[in-house]
Amino acid sequence: MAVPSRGSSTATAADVARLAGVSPGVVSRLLNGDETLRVRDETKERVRRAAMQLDYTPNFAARALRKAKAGVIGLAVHDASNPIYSQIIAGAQAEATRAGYALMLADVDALATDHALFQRVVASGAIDGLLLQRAGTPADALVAKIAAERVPTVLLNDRSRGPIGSVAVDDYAAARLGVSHLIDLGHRDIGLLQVDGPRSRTSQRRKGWADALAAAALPAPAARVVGGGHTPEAGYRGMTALLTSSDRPTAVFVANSLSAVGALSAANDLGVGIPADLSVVGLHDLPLADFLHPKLSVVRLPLFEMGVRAVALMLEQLDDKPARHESIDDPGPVLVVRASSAAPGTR
Amino acid sequence: MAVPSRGSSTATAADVARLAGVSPGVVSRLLNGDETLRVRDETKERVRRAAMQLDYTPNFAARALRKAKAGVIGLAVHDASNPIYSQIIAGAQAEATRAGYALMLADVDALATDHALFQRVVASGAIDGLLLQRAGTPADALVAKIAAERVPTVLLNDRSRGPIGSVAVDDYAAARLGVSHLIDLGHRDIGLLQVDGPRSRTSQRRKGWADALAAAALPAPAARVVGGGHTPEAGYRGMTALLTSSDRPTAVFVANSLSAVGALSAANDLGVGIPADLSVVGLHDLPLADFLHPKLSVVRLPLFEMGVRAVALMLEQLDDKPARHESIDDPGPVLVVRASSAAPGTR
DNA sequence: GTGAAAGCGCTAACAA
DNA sequence: TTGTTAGCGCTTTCAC
Repeated sequence: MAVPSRGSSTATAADVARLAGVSPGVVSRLLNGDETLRVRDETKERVRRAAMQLDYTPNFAARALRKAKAGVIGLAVHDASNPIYSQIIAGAQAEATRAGYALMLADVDALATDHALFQRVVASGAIDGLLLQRAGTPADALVAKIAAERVPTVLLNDRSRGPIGSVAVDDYAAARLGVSHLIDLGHRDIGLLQVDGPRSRTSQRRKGWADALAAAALPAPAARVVGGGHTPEAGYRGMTALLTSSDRPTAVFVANSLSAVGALSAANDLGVGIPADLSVVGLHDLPLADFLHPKLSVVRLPLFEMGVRAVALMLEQLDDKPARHESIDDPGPVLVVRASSAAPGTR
Repeated sequence: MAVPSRGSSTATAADVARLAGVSPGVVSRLLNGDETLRVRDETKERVRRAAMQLDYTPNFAARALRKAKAGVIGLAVHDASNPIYSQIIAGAQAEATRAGYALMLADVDALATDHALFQRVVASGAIDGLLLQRAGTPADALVAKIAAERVPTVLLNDRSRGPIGSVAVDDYAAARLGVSHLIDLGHRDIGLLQVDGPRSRTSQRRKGWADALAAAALPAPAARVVGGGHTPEAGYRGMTALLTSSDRPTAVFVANSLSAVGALSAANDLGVGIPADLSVVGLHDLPLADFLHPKLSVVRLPLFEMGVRAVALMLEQLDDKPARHESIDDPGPVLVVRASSAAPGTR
């Protein structure tokens, strides 16, 4: 059982040149589509055929060295298994591929902890730019800062307006849409289960909640806001706290997809009927939302598109354009009504 | 608002050499820990300090060119957002980082479709080896074949025994464990919701199911096996089919995590009480399993570890050792009993 | 103990 | 219209 004969001595540009009877320079310029190159069609054809015949592929390292560009974009996340991140990653992947770039995966925490790793990945020229999904830890604030000193950097899902580029979705509009839906259903007492900590995303979402309420001349008491984190566990705890208090709201907007799953679970465990006793709307759609019990109503935000736009922003910066901040609102937030939201008291 | 001064003219080995008053060769050998190098401690120290002072990091491309090795392992998956794959990816990521390699992400379908992309990623020397998570499509059989001709390749979660290296978990033992658990609970009529198609994983799981039944002198009728795919949708359909047939089993082993979620959902929608009317055990643990309704009992397999071992196998091959097939059974399958499995008829 | 030089494969500038 | 050359930054062999 022979191992496939690898090392079939990859052909170089010089080989192609030799076979075609031209010089390496011509091969390079031709295959890279140099417009200023004037060659006979006949020669052109000869070179193309030679390249084809030898199955020529330019050597990655040589080209990267020469052009001082790797053609690789780094993508650093905390938790690649978070389904929300996954959608962003998929978008980034698609756009990077389209633009001829490859995507290199890195773990933010490892990057922050391991200096040698950081150097190898960020400072060695292995990547031309870095896409960074921060989670709000001190570690990634540091990584962002240091990385931006070395390579173009774009912050994912982040509305900070510093010198580092960023791309965000419209959290405010999303929260407002979700809460308005609940109001339209007839709810008057609507809680907010929010991610804790002083993040701009959090405050946007809270503002959306409050403004939707205000627009309907409803109060938005601070007591109706509880911490729900960004994990199912935290959502479970937050919802439990909310539901075991003496008076409970008739509906809750959960400002995070994973914690919405936990929230649902808590309500189930406490015997609180959804949507009969409590309506729940989550932020961000989940692949599994349609298979939860009950099926979770959500506000969907263009996460894939955000990955795409992040890479687009990166390409701009790689083209020496200045860093920008982009808020994606073309595909705006869309309400996906499933079974977890209904008029108060519906069977 | 000044843009961080990038292009701080990264230092080269020559710069370090100049500052330390030695030649570039010494810098290289010293920093790479060449044992055969004999230098005065004093010189050694001088070079180290110079490197530190200039914040020297070896240029990635130059090194890759010279050594004909990129220090990068490619990872091709169909769907990075599948939580099962995510765990494997996390393991691969961790081990690759540990070994000083970076991970490059690719989409199998894009690789199969776009020849130029394939060349750029696999044939250009951008990656030293490829980890491939196949899904059983014709596309990825092709990718595996062509890729293996160019770079060391390891198949993830695959028990094929051809010339290409592979790593697998013990699907047989897992299925057997899950079904035995159900038997221990008192079930006598246990269905199998399996991934369709002629995959070795599928047949292993089916065999585990059948053998567990046989060991308890129970029949394993083919009519009790239904297709459940590997998506929540497919699981939903499969479970619906199973439950709407005239006589239904009292328990089901679902041989895929995502389809188990759909299966649960179908049972809920049909008003079939779990575990009262039906016990369900899934294969592979999910981050969300503990928050489903009811909480899903599963057999957990060492997925993270599989990612780790896949990279380890790759490292062997990169070290010119022959390709191997590894079945991970050190952390064996473990039963995680939650709320979806109980004795038949329990409240 | 350390320096010098060659060369990995490519591209860009300059010759011819 | 095409060839030649220089050099990207590194490692490695050989010379001193």
